[in-house]
Amino acid sequence: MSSPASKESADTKTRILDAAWRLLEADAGVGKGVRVGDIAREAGISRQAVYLHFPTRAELLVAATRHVDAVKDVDARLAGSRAATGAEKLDAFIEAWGGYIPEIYGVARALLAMRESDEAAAEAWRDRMRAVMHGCAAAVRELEEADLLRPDLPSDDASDILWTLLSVRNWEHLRHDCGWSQEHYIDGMKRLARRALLAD
Amino acid sequence: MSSPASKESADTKTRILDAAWRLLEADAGVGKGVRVGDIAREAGISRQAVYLHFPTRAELLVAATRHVDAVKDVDARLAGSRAATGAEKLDAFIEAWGGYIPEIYGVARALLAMRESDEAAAEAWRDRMRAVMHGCAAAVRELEEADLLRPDLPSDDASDILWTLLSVRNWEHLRHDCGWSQEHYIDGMKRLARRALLAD
DNA sequence: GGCGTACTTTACACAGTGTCAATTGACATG
DNA sequence: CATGTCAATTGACACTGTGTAAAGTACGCC
Repeated sequence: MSSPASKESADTKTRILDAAWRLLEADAGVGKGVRVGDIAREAGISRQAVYLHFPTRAELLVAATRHVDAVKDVDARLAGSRAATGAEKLDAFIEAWGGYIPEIYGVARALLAMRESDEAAAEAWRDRMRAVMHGCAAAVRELEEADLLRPDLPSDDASDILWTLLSVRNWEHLRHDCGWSQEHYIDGMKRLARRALLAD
Repeated sequence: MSSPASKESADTKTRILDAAWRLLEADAGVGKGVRVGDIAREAGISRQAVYLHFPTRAELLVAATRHVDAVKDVDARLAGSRAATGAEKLDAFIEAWGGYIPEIYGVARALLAMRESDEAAAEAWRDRMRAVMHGCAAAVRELEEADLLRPDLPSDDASDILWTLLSVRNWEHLRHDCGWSQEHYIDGMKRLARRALLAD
């Protein structure tokens, strides 16, 4: 905002985040690991300069995640499913979130890996997932109010199940290990969720 | 086999694997990471001695996984579900595998993490998962032959879905992030799988 | 001119993995 | 008893990657 020209070189901080994003995205398949030095080189600055902007690698990755979320605007996209009602809301939510996963997969993967060892990364991930959880809970509440939810399924369990089904890990597994296409994933997940949650 | 007394100290190799197992199990919640030196100390030998038996940390962990599998005898337990037929087979399989996950979780978690960077670990995991995949496919085939499978669900998709539902990551998510008990997990998973796969 | 800010270069501490070489102790076999 | 061998030990070291620290450079601005 306060920066003067921003003709070609954006804020250095932003350049670093974009560089990290690019590398993480490219690395998504190859688990070779993105180093701080790699990010610096990609951003066209020295490794040390990175540390002028981010205290640790973990915090850089967390910031990169937030950056991607901001640019891609998850919230707006998830909010898009708000309008729908009843079973359509479930479909809309799955479409919104399921369509979003591939766009953040690179960064998400890095955060997921980092989470094992770094508490800040773990918290950032939990925070990010909380948003999805709320979306799931909202969709389930909608079903419940429309009396569409299976009567023998407590709504807490229903939210948990939906949340689980829609995990990034499940997307990864179906897309990569089972060889499903993105369309197949969305379609299969919609059917699966309906079967899992809706009364007959 | 050829060792003489084996009075109190087993084969050093085995002692190392047991030590790794113990530490991995203990670490399962705390993602602090188990180092080669830790394993050596736990086994009561020097760090270098570990390298006399295993070329790298990754191969040690892979061997530890196989060791646990051998001791706990997964195959026998999964085979236990072979006897059942129809929908009971599905339940039996979920009970067998779902009950097995907590016993191997520590080691599995380490392998899962290692997989990101080490190809040997990745392959070991794929190999391990292939067994589960076959179990899923067998259960689905059983359902298909008993005409219990949903008619609109291709059996390949059915196997993939069951395989996905029963992933270690989903167990982890439901147990840890959603706070489900092991019983709740088994029970919920059985219902979920039936809803997902069986015709009405 | 003088000042501050952003960045650079170089150097280094630290942790963890993996390698190497010299040494010890036990034990078997001539 | 001497010898060889095997398992393990000790200590040193190379390498990689993270993070810290310090001194120097370039640029805009008052």
